[in-house]
Amino acid sequence: MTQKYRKILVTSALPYANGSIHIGHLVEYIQTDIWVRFQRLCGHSVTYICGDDAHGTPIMLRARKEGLEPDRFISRMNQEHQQSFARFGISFDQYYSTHSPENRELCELLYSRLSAAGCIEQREVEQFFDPVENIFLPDRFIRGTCPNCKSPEQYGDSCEICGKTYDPTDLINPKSAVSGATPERRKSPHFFLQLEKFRNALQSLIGSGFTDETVARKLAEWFGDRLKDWDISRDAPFFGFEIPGHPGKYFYNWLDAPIGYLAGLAKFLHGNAADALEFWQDPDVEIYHFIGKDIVYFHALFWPAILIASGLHPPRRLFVHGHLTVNGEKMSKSRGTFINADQYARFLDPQWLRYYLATRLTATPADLDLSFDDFTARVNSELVGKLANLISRCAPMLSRNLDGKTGIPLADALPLIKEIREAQATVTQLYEERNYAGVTRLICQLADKANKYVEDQAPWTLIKKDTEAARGVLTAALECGRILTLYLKPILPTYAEKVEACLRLEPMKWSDAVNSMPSQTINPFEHLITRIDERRIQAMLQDNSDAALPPTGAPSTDPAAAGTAAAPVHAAATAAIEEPLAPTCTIDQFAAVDLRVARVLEASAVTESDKLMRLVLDAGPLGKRNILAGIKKAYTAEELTGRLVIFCANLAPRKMKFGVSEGMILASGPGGAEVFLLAVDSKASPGQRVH
RNA sequence: CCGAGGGUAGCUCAGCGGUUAGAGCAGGGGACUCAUAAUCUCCGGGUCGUGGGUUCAAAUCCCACCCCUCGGACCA
Repeated sequence: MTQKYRKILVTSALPYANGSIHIGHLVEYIQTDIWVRFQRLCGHSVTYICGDDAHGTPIMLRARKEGLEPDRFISRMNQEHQQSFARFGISFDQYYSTHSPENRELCELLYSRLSAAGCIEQREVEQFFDPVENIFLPDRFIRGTCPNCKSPEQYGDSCEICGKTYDPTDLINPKSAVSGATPERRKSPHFFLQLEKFRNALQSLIGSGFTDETVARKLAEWFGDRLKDWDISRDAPFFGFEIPGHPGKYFYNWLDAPIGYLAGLAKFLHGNAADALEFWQDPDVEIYHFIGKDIVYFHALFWPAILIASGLHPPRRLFVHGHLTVNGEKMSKSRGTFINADQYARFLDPQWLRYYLATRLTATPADLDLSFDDFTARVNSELVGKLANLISRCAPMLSRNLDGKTGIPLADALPLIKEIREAQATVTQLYEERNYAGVTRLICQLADKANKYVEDQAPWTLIKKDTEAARGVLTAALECGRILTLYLKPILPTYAEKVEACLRLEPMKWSDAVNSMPSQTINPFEHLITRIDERRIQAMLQDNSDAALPPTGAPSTDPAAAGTAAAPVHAAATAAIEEPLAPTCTIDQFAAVDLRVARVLEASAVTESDKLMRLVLDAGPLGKRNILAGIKKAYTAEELTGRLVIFCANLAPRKMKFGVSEGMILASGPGGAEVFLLAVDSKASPGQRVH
């Protein structure tokens, strides 16, 4: 288990400060965070840097629309982003911004090195210019008629109708999407990075495991032709950094964005450009960028070229992930599957998403699907049913009957415990390779075995004959649960904390897998994690409000706080959940349900159950009916006896643990103590049908 | 049009040259009652996209075709 101490620098891509964080973004941050937490748990030094990509025309325009100065706008957005990330437990060491003095210094420094290296070329470019707004227009801000199929209102780069691509200057009757004015053509000098000069360096970089093979194959396509020069400048007015010595010229934000990784590092080091570069150049530091497959081009070509030209080394590896789809399709606002991070957190536990995404994440850049049915099934059956259940079935038994004292695992459990411990090598490798799907699969298999062990030993029976043997079984089971929780800790830090609290453990480290749990008195058991109620998902999907979240603590750049700041904001939403309207039914379908009035003749609580009441109903001509109803927490036997109720009389009888139930009483409410029986006016008589 | 990835049980996927193709979930039967109705057990369920080929042996390798996803082809 002795492994070399590693120094690792990790980044996630900088989200654009133009909008909120959505669950598509979260794939990357959760993927990165799991890896980062895993490495930290192993005792390695990890620096996790991120921040907002805060420059560019879209941001300038968006700020203008909101009547704010760009600085104000992006600082507000930065706060919002940090809060969203904190809710999902993303443990950045530094969350910063490309609009920062450190980044300006670094951009100017690297640009001067690029210039000195002779790989910047200046030449004239003709572009559309909006004479009303006084800005040069990016292609996507120009609309016009397609020169090919004549469809109106097409973007400046390609036609959505016929698929033809063209230059914005080819558009018939072009208009500015910003002001509606007819744009003029204007020429202005631009600066280009001559990428072709780095062909050999880039090819050898990519040929040496910079990305995984599928990405490398894709990249190989780019080398087929001459690598095109990259326009790194933009004309004023532009929200960004002015290029020194060239008034009215700004760095394109895709130049300063990756440099923003270095700026975040500088900020983290409480230093300047030189400190960041020194850290970056430390040959012992492993540098990894987690990115989406959409920005491979920038990170595999431009960014390494910038670094190499500046006399810096490229990062060690790029970890590329796919995009998120929801229920098999691209996220879409019209389909209601475009889900913001805060919207999710208002209704659902962030841990569920962390777990579910983990079960679907591998090292490949394949897209992954969030299917809500699968999401519910896996969280409920795996996370709650297997993993949490292993502890929740043992800890309370130990507390109730054996003074909560753990002992020594029973000898027959040792092979199982050994097997779980030995799995750590595989778990480690799977995490390292970012195969979290493999991690969760393996953990579930082990949890199955541990549950089977408990089942086979039946400590609830054993405890009557041999308390110490029962203690040994429960200790063994808890030990299994404890190690499995450790294995899950990078994915579920909050859950792991709860287990640690329950078992009275110090925060576990990766090396604690092999150390036995101390013999001691555990704390009273507390609920570890809630199962998913599908109604919450429905409620979330129907929530279109952009309502602000109640404050859950100040956004924090303190990594220790980041993990705990994710308060369970969804809890308050429970009471307000609305059930979605069921699909329209026909009159015949409605008539198929035979509802009858009945009088409760007898009522008695089922002692072995915490929910069920046994009722005998007088349904008039239909005779007596035995019904088991889940209303024990809401009504007493006395309240029920003699009252009239409505029940479904033609429901198929259902065999339940405590007998057959011959119908269902009608009531409203979410359940538990909040069940409200339908009342009937007193003149109604048992057996009457409800129409 | 080019490229990449995928098509294996109802669903999500593992297996990627070698015993009768697996898991979880869902469905059905049984057991148990410690647990957040959870757990354990048994059962049903697959011409491994289609057609060829290589091989003693193919879900696994090769070729062709079909279908899905993503990317590129213009800008970056």
